[in-house]
Amino acid sequence: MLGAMDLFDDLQARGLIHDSTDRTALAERLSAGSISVYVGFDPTADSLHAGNLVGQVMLRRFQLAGHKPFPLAGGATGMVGDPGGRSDERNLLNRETLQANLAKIKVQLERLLDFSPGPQQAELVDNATWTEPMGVLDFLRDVGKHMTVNQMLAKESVKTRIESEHGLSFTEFSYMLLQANDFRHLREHHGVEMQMGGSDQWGNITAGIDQIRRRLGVASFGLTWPLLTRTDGQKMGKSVAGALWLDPDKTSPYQFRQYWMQLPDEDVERFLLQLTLRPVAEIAELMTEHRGDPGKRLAQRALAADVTAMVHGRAAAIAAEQAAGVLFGGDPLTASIEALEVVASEVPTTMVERADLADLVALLVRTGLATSNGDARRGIQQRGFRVNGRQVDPSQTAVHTEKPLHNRYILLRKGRSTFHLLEISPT
RNA sequence: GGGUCGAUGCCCGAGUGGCCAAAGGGAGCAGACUGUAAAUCUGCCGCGCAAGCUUCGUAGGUUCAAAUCCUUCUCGGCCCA
Repeated sequence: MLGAMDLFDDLQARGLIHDSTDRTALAERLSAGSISVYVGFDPTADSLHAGNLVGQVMLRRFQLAGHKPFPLAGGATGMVGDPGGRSDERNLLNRETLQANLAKIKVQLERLLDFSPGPQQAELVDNATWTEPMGVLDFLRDVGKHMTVNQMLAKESVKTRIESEHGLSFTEFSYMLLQANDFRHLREHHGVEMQMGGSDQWGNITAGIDQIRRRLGVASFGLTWPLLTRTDGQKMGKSVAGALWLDPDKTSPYQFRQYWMQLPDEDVERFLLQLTLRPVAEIAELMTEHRGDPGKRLAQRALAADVTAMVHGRAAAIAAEQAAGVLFGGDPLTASIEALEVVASEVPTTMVERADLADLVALLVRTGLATSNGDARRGIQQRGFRVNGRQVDPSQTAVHTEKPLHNRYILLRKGRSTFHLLEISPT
């Protein structure tokens, strides 16, 4: 466990500090004793995604170092939409959707942190609780009065949007004020001295610091981490299928784990540092070992194991690993029934009748492995499919030449890493 | 409101009466090589087993034949008011 003294250095070593208010002052404050710190998460979707993970882990790091984390759910800010990081106006979510999103996200925010009673107990807050009751005039007089438009216009996120063809609505323009007010509220009523966020949040954070200084006459701290990027240009946490969600119903633990497993070598060290709680020295050792034999993917394995366990729990992480072991390991023909059952729970599975096995093309379309009959035929022609681990010969039209595994399962594979399991109904 | 230019497949973009299911690039998919990575090379990339069918903003029209010509409408850029 990390002592308070080392936290700042540790963050620095992990490359987690992009911007911060006066570093020496911050480092001193952190070592002086426990501090309360918050990170906000807006309910823009019905689940958090991999991009939100750094923030959650950051709070955890602070908690482990003896500080008190405040995950904040943006029940109010989610109503408005942050103009940062996008070129066009956001569509407003209706209240029902927002409430549903909020409920799900709150559950996810509770996963990584320790909420058991104690001085470092995490506290989940929702900015709707203090923003909703505030009247327009209160808002204008109390919050708006302490911020000049000049200052707001100077913020990067506002500037880019004003220059864009879509413009910027007053609603989104006001977002910064709401966030600034959040910080002030938390400072005033919960003693939260520090706010953190991705580097795109810097403007909003400093707006809060200003707000606090003007209204409460005290200083506070801000810290941003660099946005996680992938060297291959792909958006972090976006797979081909879409976002990498933390909700197991939207992205299964198996798929989740696969994302990290398949990361390019160039990214894996950075991700280990920024996303896992492994000590820096241990990661350095691991990387040396990894470079000795990169084919073993030791670093990816470690990353995938840690992050999956963090989000989905130890048991789910192990199941996902076992499933991958069957799929990418040896011959599926030798897999045990138990192992196959794990696979069935992790990989998309379709129930079929024995008679369906006569038409391979139809099955490929039905399982989604091919988009059309023609696509399926082309794939077969190009030897892109495997049944139970054996490449499908272009002349083959049926599956039933293969013996079902344990008389029950047929494993379809497209290319390198796309699988689908057929379960033959017992009737 | 007037004028003008434009709208092509997932994206960009060529095509200005037949040789066009439509060049080229990107993305994507597969194969080879590998390490569940990257790079590279190869193939595929509207639907259909095929005959063929449906596509080039929309709706009509001219023609043996239209993405290409004419008209309507919708949307977008630019210029003028």
